[in-house]
Amino acid sequence: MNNVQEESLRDRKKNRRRLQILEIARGIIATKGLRSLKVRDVSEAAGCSVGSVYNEFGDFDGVILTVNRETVQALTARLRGVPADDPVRQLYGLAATYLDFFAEHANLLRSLFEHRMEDDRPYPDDILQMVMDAFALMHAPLVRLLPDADDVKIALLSRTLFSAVHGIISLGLEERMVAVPPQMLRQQVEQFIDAHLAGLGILPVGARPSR
Amino acid sequence: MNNVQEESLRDRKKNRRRLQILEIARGIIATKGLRSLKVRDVSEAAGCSVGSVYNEFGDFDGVILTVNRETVQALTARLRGVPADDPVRQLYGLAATYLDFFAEHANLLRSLFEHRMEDDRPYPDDILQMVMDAFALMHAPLVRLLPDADDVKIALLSRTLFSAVHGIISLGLEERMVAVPPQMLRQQVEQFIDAHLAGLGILPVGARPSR
DNA sequence: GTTAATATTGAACAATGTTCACATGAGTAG
DNA sequence: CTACTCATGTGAACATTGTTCAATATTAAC
Repeated sequence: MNNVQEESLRDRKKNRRRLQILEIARGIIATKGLRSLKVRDVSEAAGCSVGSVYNEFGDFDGVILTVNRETVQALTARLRGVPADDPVRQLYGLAATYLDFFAEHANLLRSLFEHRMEDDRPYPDDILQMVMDAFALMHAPLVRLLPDADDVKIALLSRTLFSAVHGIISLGLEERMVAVPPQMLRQQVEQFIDAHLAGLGILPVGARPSR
Repeated sequence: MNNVQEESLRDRKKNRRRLQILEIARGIIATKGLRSLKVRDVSEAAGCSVGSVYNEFGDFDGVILTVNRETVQALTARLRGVPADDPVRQLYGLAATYLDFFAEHANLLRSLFEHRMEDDRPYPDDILQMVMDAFALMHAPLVRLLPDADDVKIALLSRTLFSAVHGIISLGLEERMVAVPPQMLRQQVEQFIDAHLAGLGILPVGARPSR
């Protein structure tokens, strides 16, 4: 089984189309929301038939889920780019980066968190796992800040703290509700983390002795 | 204009049907999720035609929004039932009650927070206002705990804190994700509030001097 | 170039939201 | 009680949108 062969013409066309469909679907979700995503709109914009979309993604949920998968991947990449020099600053940075990413891609994030499968089909495990992994990115800095704590507890704390930040941001950016001004939201998130770290017995970054 | 007249037969039938439709829709959402709600299922279960549903609610979103409105009303009633004797206990109670209510009516809460309107029609203001009012229920106890703080800041803090609790609970109960065991979730929420109150300079309930 | 394998098409189908001309039945006047 | 009026209910027809699949076109293999 020699799979090292160069990409065939077919594969190249297939790949290009696949990327094109995803790009178009992502654009529609991002600008007009998940509920405005229609198969025919996508296929027409991609210059192919509806059947091709189904050949490539199985069903329409497949398109949405692939977009969602890429959203959480992009989010994770951004979060991984947060400097890990100082653990407290890293926690602030993770929250601020999540806020920025959410503000830039609100509808994509909503698609990730709000999309439900038809009937009782399960949501793909790999996406769920990636979301959990992203939310676990607070684990490392928390371990450094609470060296004596149980690792399992830190894992739970990481998820809880990130979930809390998610709640503040997702409702704060909910334009349906009386939206909090972005700058004020940023400040609210900061104050929130401030208070919570203080409650955990961690000094704020300004007051901590430098290494 | 004498509107004090007794209810006509017509009105009684209309009201009964309206309630019946809502009850059926709520049941479907609660048990099978918003995405499984279909006009024909509702009208057949209610023993009427699809047209009647439209006469009564304008469009199908009208049914969903009415169910959502009643959900937030029920939630608010439950939250208002939390004893206001001790402000710290009240905060714990609000969070615990929210957790219980969410666990009991997960799909109804998801319908409330995740439903999006078609096109760009706005979400009804009164529902948004009721949600905000519910989230403002932490305001009173926080005022008692932080008597020197600015009232506007407390209002923001109330929303932020409740949003954080909402995030922890809604993701914690997300059966799509690796669900946190309910009992552990309860504990997590408590510890979260503990830490946060401590960070705000408020002593936990056990350590506070009783009046 | 011929053939086999594969991908693409788009018309037809299925599921579901929405409308509306007509039928029904409750109120009302005589 | 009957006849008339009009709000209300009806459900077939329509509109939109997801899905399928037999026919067609394209690529790969020889």
